[in-house]
Amino acid sequence: MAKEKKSQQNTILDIAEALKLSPATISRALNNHPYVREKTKTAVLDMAAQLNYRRNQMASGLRSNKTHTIGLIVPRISMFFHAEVITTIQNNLHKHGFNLIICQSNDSLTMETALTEILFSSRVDALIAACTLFTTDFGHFDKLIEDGKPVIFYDRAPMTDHGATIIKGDDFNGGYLSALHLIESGCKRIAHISGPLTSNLYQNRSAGFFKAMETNGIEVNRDWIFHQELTHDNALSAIAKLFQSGTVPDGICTDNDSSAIAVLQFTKEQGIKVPEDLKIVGYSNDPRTAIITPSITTIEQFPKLVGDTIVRVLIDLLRNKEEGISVVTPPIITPVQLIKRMST
Amino acid sequence: MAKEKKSQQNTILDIAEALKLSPATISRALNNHPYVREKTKTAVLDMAAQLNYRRNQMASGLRSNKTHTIGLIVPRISMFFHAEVITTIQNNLHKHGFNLIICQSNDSLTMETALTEILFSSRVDALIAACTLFTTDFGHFDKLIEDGKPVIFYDRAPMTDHGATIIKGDDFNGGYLSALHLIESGCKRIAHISGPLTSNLYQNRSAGFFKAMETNGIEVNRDWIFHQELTHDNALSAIAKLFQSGTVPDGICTDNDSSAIAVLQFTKEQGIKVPEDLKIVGYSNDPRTAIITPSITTIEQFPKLVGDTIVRVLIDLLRNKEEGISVVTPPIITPVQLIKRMST
DNA sequence: CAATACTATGAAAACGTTTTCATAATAGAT
DNA sequence: ATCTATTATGAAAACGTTTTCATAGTATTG
Repeated sequence: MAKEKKSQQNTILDIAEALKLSPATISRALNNHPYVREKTKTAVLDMAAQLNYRRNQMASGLRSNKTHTIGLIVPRISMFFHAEVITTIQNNLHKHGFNLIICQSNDSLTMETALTEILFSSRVDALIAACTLFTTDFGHFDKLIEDGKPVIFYDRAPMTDHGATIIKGDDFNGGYLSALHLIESGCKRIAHISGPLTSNLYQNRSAGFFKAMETNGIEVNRDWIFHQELTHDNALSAIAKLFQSGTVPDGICTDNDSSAIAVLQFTKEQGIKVPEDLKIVGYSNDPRTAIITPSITTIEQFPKLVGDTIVRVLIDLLRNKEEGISVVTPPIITPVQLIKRMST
Repeated sequence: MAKEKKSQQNTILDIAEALKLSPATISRALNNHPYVREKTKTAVLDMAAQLNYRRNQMASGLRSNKTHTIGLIVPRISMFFHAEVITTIQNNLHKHGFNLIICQSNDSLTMETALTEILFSSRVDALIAACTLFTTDFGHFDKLIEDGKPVIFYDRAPMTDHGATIIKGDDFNGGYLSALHLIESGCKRIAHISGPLTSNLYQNRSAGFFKAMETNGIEVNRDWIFHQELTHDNALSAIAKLFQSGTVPDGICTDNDSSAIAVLQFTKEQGIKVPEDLKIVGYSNDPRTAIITPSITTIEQFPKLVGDTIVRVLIDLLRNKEEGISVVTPPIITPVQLIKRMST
């Protein structure tokens, strides 16, 4: 009479039984442990394949305290830059045998804190995060770090790593390049629609902007510098304000593409000619900037490169951790590039 | 001499010890088991909070065979429709205490199969999938279904549920509405750029298109019906072909917005006036259709509604499963709506 | 008041791995 | 040949829960 199997899934014990070996040896063989004969190893691997064995992640994780799962928190997956980064991260991690739990904070600090908590209690092996624009206190990530889990911040990162690795774009250069481009295109009266200064993203872009202005002896009109959440509506009200005074700008840097698009729409409604009367530069190379008329000059951030870098660093960190080495990786700055289009 | 604690994390045993109760009772209290006194329950909950207890998902999952994790497979998270659906799903699931593992198939059947396998072996409690356009055999999902895990297909779904629940947009109506709109706008020579007929998405949209044409006595020119992957380049070559023959169309339905945008770009290059010479309808209400000039008439698919529906159904399925009821939910069709813009 | 049903709890097994410890087998050194 | 070091394996404990089974206490019924 055949044995009644309750579960469909074959376990390590089934392999052990089939090969007349102990479960310990099977486990070792599957994990490529050095102290197991090549012959046994292949036998185990073959049998595992034959029995269609799949490791039970939960049992494995419970014992070894590893989940093979990485947590990711982004403000919004629908943002083009993040969507590209996520895709790259996922594809790469997949190759290394890791799962990815993707979470969205919707740019809410409360949500971000809650998600961090959830991911922590889900025992992710590491956390990758692009923070909220309003995250100035990074205390909610400490738990992970204290627990020895690698934490990588990208795009929106704290000023100082407190045990985390930082990978961010060259925002200073981005701000510099876009202002410089306007200056070189002959603009004299340049405005800047930037994001909240709570984020060093915009601190750096602003610094780059100022640097370009200063170096080229262009005066900065303080009323033309906006620091506000970079929404479509905010950009509209900013541009409206800019154009209701006597002297109007002839060039405008925006720190995201949605704002650039809003500005462009305003000019269409008001009959302002772009690029003749006003030149516009965006930020991020959102696909919309390429298809709008006129197409918008913007800053490319190379999301694929960012994603690749993140995974490379992460795998290194995990490997180092495995071997007891705990090196704090210095911040990595990824390049940016100006994409010239019809708006300038 | 104080006891040395190895792990930072408090477990159920710590609560048990603190309250002089057994771990069993703690577990029951935490899971809101009926056979535990209200007094004990609150005492446990209080102590849990005080000790900052977090359930170990892996231990819990190992024993109960539940992960509180849902798998999601989409072709591409960067597609606007999917990004919106995902966001909604995630926010809703989060409220119900579920994690979400988001995976991208990149519209590759091989990838989709691999991901399904991974999610299965990660023991997700359920799977939500928007399939590849080329998924005609849904066998790789059978494992999950046989294992009793709820499977929900949305957007791109098989014709017949084999134990899975289907939630999809009203594609027939979408195709019908867009063709009807062109007809009512006076178009006589209408082309259709549709997707591969391996997906019933496009079968249905085409059927709707034909219905509208037939009902209104407009003849269909078979050379003007394209079934191909809906990429930018494919759309360009299709429109080029349409405009190199003697009689040219005066209206064109496209089954996604990228194609509509490609068509619009072609018309700009060729000096064809939209909407005067050619009217264009897209599909999905991608944000780009609203900002391009002229803005493109398209079909709204209500991604938020789709996401809400998915989660509602999923929670129902899981609850039913809990109670041993196994009802197969009939397919759900979500509405679509024509958004009129400047291209028609 | 006895018999029964229900409520509330504890002891211990179970989930499927990994890992520690012990030990057998083999190889290398004397 | 004997001793030591290395390689290869097994037995059993451990991870932190949930769940089954047993049982004590309490309420309900006849």
